[in-house]
Amino acid sequence: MRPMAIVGPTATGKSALAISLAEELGGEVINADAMQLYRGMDIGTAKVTAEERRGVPHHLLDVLDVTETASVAAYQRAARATVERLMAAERVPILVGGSGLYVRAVLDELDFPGTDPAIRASLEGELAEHGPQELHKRLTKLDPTAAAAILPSNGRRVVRALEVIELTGRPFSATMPRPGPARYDTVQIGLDLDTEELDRRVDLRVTRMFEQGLVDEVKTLEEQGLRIGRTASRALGYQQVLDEIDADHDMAAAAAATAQATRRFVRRQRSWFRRDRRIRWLDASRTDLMAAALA
RNA sequence: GGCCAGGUAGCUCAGUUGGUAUGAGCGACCGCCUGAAAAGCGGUAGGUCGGCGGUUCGAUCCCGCCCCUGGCCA
Repeated sequence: MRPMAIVGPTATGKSALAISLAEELGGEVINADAMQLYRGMDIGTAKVTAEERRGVPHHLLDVLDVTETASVAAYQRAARATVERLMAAERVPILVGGSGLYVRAVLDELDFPGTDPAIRASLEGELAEHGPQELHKRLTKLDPTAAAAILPSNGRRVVRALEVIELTGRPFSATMPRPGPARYDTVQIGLDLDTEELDRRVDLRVTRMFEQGLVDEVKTLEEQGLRIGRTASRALGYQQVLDEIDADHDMAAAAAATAQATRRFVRRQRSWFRRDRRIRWLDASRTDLMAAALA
């Protein structure tokens, strides 16, 4: 039983391909998209509808409340458990999503040192007060290797390094999880498109999202605490609508900003996935996509 | 038509008391990425300083004319 993974930038048709493959292979879909974890974030994350799923079971969709903070480690535990359960049941796990780190966390032997809310909060307080350079200086004393690898301007990573050091009593560079060997014998398919074509699709998709009621979806979620959600409030589209609610209510501007941010996101996704040589890339526009994916 | 303000990087704007623009933020391009990852961070490219003349050794900066934008007045 070999699991499959469908990865690549957003708006290339990963979800649809995964469903077709699941039907063909007797598989089930496991979401690997950080934002589709959230309940109620449907339009803006282009979550597949019940009809589109055509009866194929989907896992790890709608498992978080908008106020909860997503975390790779928690996702890793849940996703691996699902993969293993499916394999035991002779069902092909099909991991689908554009969150590169999430995919990697499931498929490779990656281990994350723990976390501690109190330590984290205290470090973040310092970060807010003194800025990243100060914390980076401390990291240089505690763990020169890690300090050299982390830019002084990257407050987030400096905080995490210091957190791990405090938590484990060991240098971050020593405990830093390295991508190990593959955990499962996974077939990884990457879907991509010509940049111009993809940018057009992104624009179209964003336009549709706003037509389909993204603004109302955001307002509903806002009442459910979207704004205090550390990760959910940052999702593409949601963030931009929230900003416009605070500004001029110019939703055409929010749509334009969303499309632009999504285009940049696509570039980042590519640069993440590109370096994994195990991925077999397919042009998403080819008509024999299914056959090619199965080949 | 008159008066005022303004025309500097793709966008919004700093700046240069005349001596090759340390320009900034955003965007674009490229990349990094290990418990927020649709997040976070970095690098690079990009300007005949609205146009034409004049003054000057030298003008984006001074002078003249013209064009464009915004505002006020008629």
